[in-house]
Amino acid sequence: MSIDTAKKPTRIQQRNRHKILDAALDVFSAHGYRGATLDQIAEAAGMSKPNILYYFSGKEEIHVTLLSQLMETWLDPLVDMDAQGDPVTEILAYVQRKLDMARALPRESRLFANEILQGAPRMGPHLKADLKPLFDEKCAVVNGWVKAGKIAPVDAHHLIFSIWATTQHYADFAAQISTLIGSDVDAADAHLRRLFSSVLGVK
Amino acid sequence: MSIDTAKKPTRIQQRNRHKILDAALDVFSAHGYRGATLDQIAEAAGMSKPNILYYFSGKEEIHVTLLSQLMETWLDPLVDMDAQGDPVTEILAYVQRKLDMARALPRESRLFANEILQGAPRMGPHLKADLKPLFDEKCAVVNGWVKAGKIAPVDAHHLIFSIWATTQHYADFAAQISTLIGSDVDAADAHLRRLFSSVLGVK
DNA sequence: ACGCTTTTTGACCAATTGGTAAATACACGA
DNA sequence: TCGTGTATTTACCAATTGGTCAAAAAGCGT
Repeated sequence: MSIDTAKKPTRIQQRNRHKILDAALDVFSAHGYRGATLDQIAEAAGMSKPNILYYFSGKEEIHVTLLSQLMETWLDPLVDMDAQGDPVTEILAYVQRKLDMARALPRESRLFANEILQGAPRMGPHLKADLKPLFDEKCAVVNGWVKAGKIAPVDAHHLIFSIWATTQHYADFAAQISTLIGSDVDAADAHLRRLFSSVLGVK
Repeated sequence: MSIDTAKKPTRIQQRNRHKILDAALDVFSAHGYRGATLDQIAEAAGMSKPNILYYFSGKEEIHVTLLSQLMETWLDPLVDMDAQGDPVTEILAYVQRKLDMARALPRESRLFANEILQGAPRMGPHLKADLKPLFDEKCAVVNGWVKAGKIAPVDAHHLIFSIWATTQHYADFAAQISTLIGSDVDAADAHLRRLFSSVLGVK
C-alpha cells in the first residue's frame, strides 16, 4: 500500500517522515538543492536510500515538502504585526521576532535563502500566492501609519526589505560573521532596535 | 606546453580564459558550486568541455579563480571609506557604492552569497586574510567617529553588517523582490539613505 | 610552403547520482 | 501463532558528471 492513499499514517510513518525531513533540512540548507544528495540525506537520517524513497516519491518531493512547511513558519512573525497596535512597538516587535527566528531556525533561513538565490524555481508560486498578499496588506498598514503621522515617512516596501535583510543576514551569512567577530548576540538586538527606531522617528 | 609555466599568455589564452570565467560566473552564481556542471559552463562559453579543461585544471580551479578575483572587487568600496572625510558623508557614500555594486554586479553578489551560505568552504582563508583586517580597520574608524561625537553611538560591527545585508539583499533576493514589487530603483536608494542617515544622528 | 607550437575535438572512463524491483524482515491484530 | 499489510534491504540500472587521452586542426614565424 502506498503511503499517500489517504489512510491515517502509522506512528512509524510519522516518525520516519519527520526524521527524513529533519535530515534533509540539514543537507539542503548546507548544500542547496542540487548540491544535496539522497545518499547524504539517507545517512543523516540513519536509513537506507530506498527506504527514504519509500516515504517520499523522490528528491524533489522532499524539497518541496520542506519549502511548503517553511512558508507558514516564515510568514508568522509578519502576520502578528497588528494594525491596531502602537506603530513603533509593532514594527520593533516584528524586527525582534524575525531576529529571534533567524537565530532559532538558521537552517530554515538558509534553505529559504538558497531557494531565492537560485531564482525561486520551486517556490515562485508560493511566493505569489502566500507571501505577496500578506506583504501588500502589511505595507498598506505601514503606509496607513505614515499617513496618520504616527511614524516618519518611510517607504513601506523597502522598510520591510531592510528588516528581512538585516535579520536573516545573521543566519545566512553566519560563516562570514563568525570569522569577523565572536558572536555578540545582544549587540545585534540593540543595534537593529536602534536602527529601525531611529528611522521611524523615535527620538 | 602547459598553460601555467610562466610564459606570457597568448591573446587567445586571455580571451578564452575570460570567456570561460564569464560563463562560469553565470552558471556558478545561478546554481551554486555543486549545482553547476562543466557541461553547462562549456555550453555557456561556447566551447567544448575538454577545451575548458585545457585552460583550467578543473572545476574547482575555475571556482577558486572567480572567488579570488571577486574578493578584490568586493573590498573596493570599503577601502575607499576615508577616515579623514566627513563621517556621515563617508558612510552614506559607502552605502551608495555598495548598492551600486550590487546592482552592477548581481552575479558576483550571488556567487559570494552562495559561497558564504554554504559555510565559505573555499573562501574561509580569504575572508580571514583579506576581509578581516580591512573590516577591523574600518570598524576602528567608525568607532573613532563615535568617540569624537561626530556620529551617534552606533555599533560599528553591526552597522557594517547592516549595510552589507541591506545592499546585497537587492541582488541576492532579486527573485523575491521582483515578485513583490516592480523594481523601484530610486526608492531603494532613498530608503537606505534615510535609514542610515537617521541612525547616524542626522536630523 | 614548411615545421613547430598552440588550440580544439571526439571518444572514452570511472565514479556518482536519482531511482527501481524484488525479495526479505517486521509489526500487530485475530 | 498465524497471516496480512507494513517496513526495510540488497542488488541493480541508466544517466550524468568531472576528467583523460591521443589525434586532429589551426596559428604562426620563417
